Amino acid sequence: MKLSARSRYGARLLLDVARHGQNRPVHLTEVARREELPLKFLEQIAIPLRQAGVLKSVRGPKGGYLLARPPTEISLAEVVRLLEGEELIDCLADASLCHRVGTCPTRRVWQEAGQAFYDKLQSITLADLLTPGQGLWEDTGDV
Amino acid sequence: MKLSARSRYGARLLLDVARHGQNRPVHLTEVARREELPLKFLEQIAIPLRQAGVLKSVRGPKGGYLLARPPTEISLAEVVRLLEGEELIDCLADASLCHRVGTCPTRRVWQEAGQAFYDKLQSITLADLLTPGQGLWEDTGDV
DNA sequence: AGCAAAGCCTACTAAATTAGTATAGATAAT
DNA sequence: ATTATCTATACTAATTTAGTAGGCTTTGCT
Ligand code: FES
Ligand code: FES
Repeated sequence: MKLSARSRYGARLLLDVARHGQNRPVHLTEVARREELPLKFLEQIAIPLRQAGVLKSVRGPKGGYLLARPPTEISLAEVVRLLEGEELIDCLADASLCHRVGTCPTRRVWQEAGQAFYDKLQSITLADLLTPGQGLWEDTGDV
Repeated sequence: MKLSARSRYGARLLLDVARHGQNRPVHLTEVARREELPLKFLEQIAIPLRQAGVLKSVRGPKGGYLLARPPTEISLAEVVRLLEGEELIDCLADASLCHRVGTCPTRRVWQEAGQAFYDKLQSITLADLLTPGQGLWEDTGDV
């Protein structure tokens, strides 16, 4: 139960592209340098994000990546869903993992906890992270 | 980002003990048989649960495990925290994983999403799982 | 007393997942 | 043409998770 590096790096990648890609494509070499992340790994992470229409790519020299949508339209939930495997709980994907699956009362608990996790991420967009200190999601109070 | 088998099995273990341990200790051999889980794995899972005061053990023949507290006092959050590693997000535990950690805006997002996950589990107790259909936690509506 | 049934504990092994690398190819600006 | 960039697949290494093994401890029973 650990958030993978893919998701963590993916969020930072998008944020970096959002910050520097206003007027020109941002190439991954830049991102790798600024964020101190391995280029080849970033390349892998960028692909599903592009395929899903979160990033948009420009090939060739002076190419790079841009956000495919405004940052207000990109939720962290979408990002994490693309980069983690879809399902957080094994037995929800593969019923054979639990005997008498129809009656297992824990099933629903896991389902709901995972939902709560994604609901939280759904409420946070890239835009919220670009303007720290005035974000909409700072109102929860807890640390 | 997968809930581990330890947590899934641990919840089923506790539930089984809650169901069958009203008047006598439940031994793990029974649980392993009823739940179709590996005995030796259950033994490992039971230990931290006992050390944390969730289970209580009786040694010797006719021994086994009992709940150390009423099921209304055992939240799933406590169980999962004991069985998963404590921290869901690596960079919250080890700041060196992210450069300029003080300014990384994603940090807080992960923190809050993890919090939402555990908050949900905190609101569900073993007792809720023992009486399916009349549980307090069914009111969220979503599937 | 002594046996057997349980839990207790540590160490080990195997499987699966994650993290990261390598290599080859496609596209387009210069 | 050359070169910078993305694209795609395949591979390897590291780490984590899942599960096993073996021996020790406690205690009820005869
Ligand atoms: S269905 Fe998931 S543990 Fe039973
Ligand atoms: S502090 Fe976690 S990704 Fe930057």
